[in-house]
Order: sequence, then C-alpha cells, then structure tokens
Amino acid sequence: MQCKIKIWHFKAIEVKLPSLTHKIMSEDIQVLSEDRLYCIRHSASHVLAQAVLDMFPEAKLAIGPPVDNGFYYDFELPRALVPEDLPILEKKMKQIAKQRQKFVQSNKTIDEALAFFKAIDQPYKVELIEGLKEKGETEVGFYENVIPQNQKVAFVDLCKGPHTDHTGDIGEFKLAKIAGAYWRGDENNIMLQRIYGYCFETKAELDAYVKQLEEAKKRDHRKLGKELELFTFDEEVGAGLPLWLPKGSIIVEELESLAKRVESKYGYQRVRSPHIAKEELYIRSGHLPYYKDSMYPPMEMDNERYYLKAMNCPHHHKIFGATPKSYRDLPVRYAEYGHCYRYEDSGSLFGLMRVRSLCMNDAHIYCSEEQFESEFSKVIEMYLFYFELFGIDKYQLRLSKHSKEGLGKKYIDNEPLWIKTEDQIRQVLLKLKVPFVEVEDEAAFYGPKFDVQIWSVIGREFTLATNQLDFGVPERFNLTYIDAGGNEKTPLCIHRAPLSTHERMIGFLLEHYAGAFPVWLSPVQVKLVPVSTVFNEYAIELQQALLKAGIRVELDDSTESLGKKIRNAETAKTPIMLVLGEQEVANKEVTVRRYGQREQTTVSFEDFMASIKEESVVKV
RNA sequence: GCCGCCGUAGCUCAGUCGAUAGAGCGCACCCAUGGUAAGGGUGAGGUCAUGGGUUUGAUUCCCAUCGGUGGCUCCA
Repeated sequence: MQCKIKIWHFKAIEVKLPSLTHKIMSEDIQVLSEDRLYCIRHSASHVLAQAVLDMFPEAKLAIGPPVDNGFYYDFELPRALVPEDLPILEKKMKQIAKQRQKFVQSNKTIDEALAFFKAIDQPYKVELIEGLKEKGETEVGFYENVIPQNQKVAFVDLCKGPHTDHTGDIGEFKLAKIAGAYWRGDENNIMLQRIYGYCFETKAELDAYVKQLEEAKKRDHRKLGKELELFTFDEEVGAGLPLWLPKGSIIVEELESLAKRVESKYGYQRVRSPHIAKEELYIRSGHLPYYKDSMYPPMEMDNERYYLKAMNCPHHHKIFGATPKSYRDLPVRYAEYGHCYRYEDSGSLFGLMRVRSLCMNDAHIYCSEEQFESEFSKVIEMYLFYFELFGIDKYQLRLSKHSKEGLGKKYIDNEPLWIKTEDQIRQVLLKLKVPFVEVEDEAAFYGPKFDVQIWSVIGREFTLATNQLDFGVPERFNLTYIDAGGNEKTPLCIHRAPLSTHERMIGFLLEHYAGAFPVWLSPVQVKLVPVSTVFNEYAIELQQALLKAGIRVELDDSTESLGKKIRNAETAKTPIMLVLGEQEVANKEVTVRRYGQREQTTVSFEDFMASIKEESVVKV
C-alpha cells in the first residue's frame, strides 16, 4: 500500500505518533533516511537477519525495516520461535557487532539480482525484485556485510540503504518480542515470524525506554479497571462484552450527563432507538454488504431476519424521515447514546478499547450544503472543548480519505463527490487552523472522515472519536427537505461521536489519568477517614450532609489504623480524603488531604462543602 | 480470523520432573482506639478454565473448546 501523508502545521504541538512514523519509515523510506536512528536501527535489522541465518541456514528472509522504537525483521523459519531463542540471537548479534563488518553498497541490474537470490533460494527477495522490475526499475541496491579480517562476505541483503559504516555501529539493542505477520501485510498470504527489537543510540536511552514501557504497563486500563473495580469480563457472558461494575457505571453516567448538557447547548435533540432492526434496513443503508461478517448473525423470526444494530445511523435516518422537513427545520441534530454490537475478530479484542458491545456518543446532523461548513465547525469546536476539559494533548487529527483503487469496492463509486467533500472538510480545518494529517484509504464507505487518533499506553493506535461526512446514505433513505423554492432536496449528513464510545473513552481516560480521575468523574469523590472509631458519629453526620448535596462520599468506619485507612484511600485513588479527629469534631472542621499530596489544610466543613459543590460540576 | 504464548483461592503469584496444592494481599472473627501509605492474632476460601485422550493414577503429558494475551489482518 502506498501511503501518502501530508502534514499541515499551524502551530507546534507535541504529538505522539508511533504508528504514523512506522508507516513513514517502512513505506516511504526517503522521509527519514538521513536520520541517524534510522541508520542504526536499519543496520541492526540486517545484523538480526544475519544472526537468524546463522541459527537457521534454511531461513527465508522477507523484509526488515526500522520502526519508531527499533526495528523488526520477518522470516519464514523451519520451526516456531520460542522466547528462549531471543537471548541466543542477541548473543550472535553482539558477536557480529564485534566483528565490525563493513556495510558495502553496490548496485546490480534487476536480472543479476534475480539470479543471485534465486541461486541462494530466497523467494521473498525474488518476489520483491520482480515487483520492482514490473515498476520499471532497472537496477536495485545491495548491501554486503564484509568481515574486515578476511574480506569474506558474511551477509547480503536487497536494500536501498543507507546504513552505518560497520556492524559495530548499531547502537544499543534488545530483542523484544516474537510475533506473527502476514507476508506483505496481506491476510491471504503466508504468515511469517517477526522478531521485534528495541534499538537506541545509547544504553541509557534503551534502558530508559524499557523502563518507560514498564511504567506504562502500570497504567494499562485493563489493569487499572480491575484494581479500581470499574469493569469486568465474564466467560459466560462472552468475549468483548464488558460488564460495568457500580464504580464504572458512575463514570459512564457522568460522561453521559456531560454529553447531554453539551449537546443540548449546541441545539441537539435526543432520540432513542431499538437495538435490533430488520435486514431490509441494513440492505437499504448499504451496511450489510460491507459489514455482514462483523455483525452478529441474524435472528430469524416469523420469516423475518433481524440484526443487532452495529451502528445507529439507519435508525436515525428513519427518525428524520418520519416527519416532513422544511429548510426552516434544518439543521436537524439527533443525538443518542446508542448501544451497538459488532462481531469483531476475536484476535482484535483488547480490553475496553476494542469490544463487541459498545455504547456510542452518537449524533447525526442533517443539513443543507450551505450549512455544512458552519455545522462541521461547531462539531470541531465541541471536540476541542472536550480535549481541553480532559487535558488531552497527545492525539493526532486525521482527514481520512478514499483511495482510487477502492472506488466501487470499499467506497461509493463517485470520485468527483469524494474529492469535493474531502476538500470541504480540508477547508474547514484550514480555516480553523487545526493541525491535521491527511491519510488515504481510511474513509468510511459513504464519505470522508475526520478522525481523532490516540495511542494506548502500550502503543496501540485507536480512533478515539470520529466525525464523518455522508453524501451517500440520505439519498438511499429518500431523505428530503423542501427548500425555499419549494423543491425537494437531499440533505447532507454529518455523523459525529466526539466522546467516542463509553468503552473506548473510559479505557482511554483511565490510562490518560492513570486511574486518578478528576473529582467530577471520580466514582468516589470524598472519603471520610475518622482517626478512630470514636469519631464515626461526626463522620456519619458529614456523610449525610454530603450525600444530600449530591456528593459521592464513602465513610471508612473500619477498625483499621489511621495509616491503613489513608493507604486504602490512596490506592483507590480517591481524590479527596477528609481526616476527622478530636480537633475537627470540636470545631466542626475537616482536614482535607488530596490524592497524591501529603500537605493538607484544615477548613470549616461549611467552606469545604461550598468548594466541593463547585468542583464536582463541570461548566459547559 | 491468522501465527505464537498463557489460564493454580476474590487479586498478585509460587509449586507439582504424574500420586488431587501453597504464600502475600483481600475477606470473616477476636484483641488493640490508633493524627497521616500496611498494629497483632485466629479462621474460612481451590473439581488447579472446560471437555476428551494417554496412564494403575492427570492440576501436571497430548488433543479440542472457551477465555486472556503479544503481534498481523480488519475496524461502519
């Protein structure tokens, strides 16, 4: 796949783009070819290949590019690799490094190159060269590793470089993991074995990176979700079907309440729709032919086939069509936290980030072409409001476009309309001076998207929120409005989900906040910690007052020591602890201790009540 | 879905080269009433994921299924 990426910059923002750099490095090599890290990582991957050939002389080599944290190389091997193989290979790599083999570049004609790799029986290299030949190349680059002591060639690879001077200069590396990967990324092809390595210029950088990975694992949403008792999965319920525990449900409902207030302010109307619909609906919408495999199989009843809904759009379209519309009604904005079910591949399920039942912050905006820019801008404004509220700063905004090859297959076959609508979105983004990247072949089948890409702490990329322009489906539903001249017109539809799904949003926020939610989102906002049980009576009095004010408060009336109670509240990441002892009872005070802070303040309960009321509400 | 790996108490994990299992935390009870990140004691908890197979005997070995997981593919 050719990956063309154009980056628009208006201001410097710090974005973490592991998979983007991955794409740039592996598929558009020139971009970073001058980079020193690129050279050492790429050279390290050659050294890995040499080590693997030493261990398995019959190994077939595929490709081995650098990536954002190191490198990988794909092989076809006579047996499955096991983790114990990695230290052995690492040792061999270090020996090769010690020899300081020269990287010697040369060019060969295509036919020479083909003959060479056929002779040493490397079919993947042969296939790559044949591909280059078809593209019209006449020469290809080779890199030989030459042992200086005896001038022997230890390893040869098809490669356009560049490399470091010798194998001693490949930085500090550590083989990280073994994985399966399809040849050329195509699931119809054979599965190869991929070895990933981390690689950095210095030992300190490598160690820091490995340490950072370990730290990241501590804030993995799957781990925190269990520790904080937010959600769970159960084998008898099914894979990818999360159960929200009481504390997680509070977060769900707080988010939902926020969304309802924000959407109300922006003029959305709330609608509600069933979880299932007849097959006809999805044939009409066009989803079924594209997504049948990832929908739960149909339920057959009374000669009808019903599907669990995988998206809310068709239901909303039907709601729009239920009453006649005039241009005076537009824009119409329907919002619903809609439950959807998608039969995602078992192998792609991942905690809360990739699930089979999800509840989406969905809305559909039906508007005229003239209203598009203003409506789209308002949606982006809403996104930016949310990002600021949550303090989300590591994300990438992406204009997801169609691909020419996909027209008529993955995408509605109307190229002029694609180009036009993609430009409409581009113009809005440029006007708002929002930095974004453009990526081909990432659109929805019915129109281009504006996506918010984020990365989980362990580095997987997800679309957090999405905003789509649909130029195809309203027509299929015969959705119309009467314009000022009395003519029937088809509205445009904007699909948008700034708060993602509850599942993915909370998964993301858990990692973002490392489990320490702000007061307004926290399942338990205040923990009452009496110094000893003799002060429980005062604590109960405060608890009643706080509950009455709508504050989520818990009292630790256990007989544990004070130190233990503090520790328990801290490990539960409760944002506010109120320590209550003799002094507090006497003066009707509370000693406020905030999560992660040792210093505390003693204030009157009255003052505390006023401030917690303020803090527990988000202004929209 | 594909290539690997994993599944022992509520949680985190040890262990059994084949003779039905342990620790810490948590939980219950008792003692201690303690001013800022684990006070002390006692006790209850397990068909060793599920179903087959091999074996005198399986939690342990083999196969399948379910679930998790590292990647790949996919992601409306």
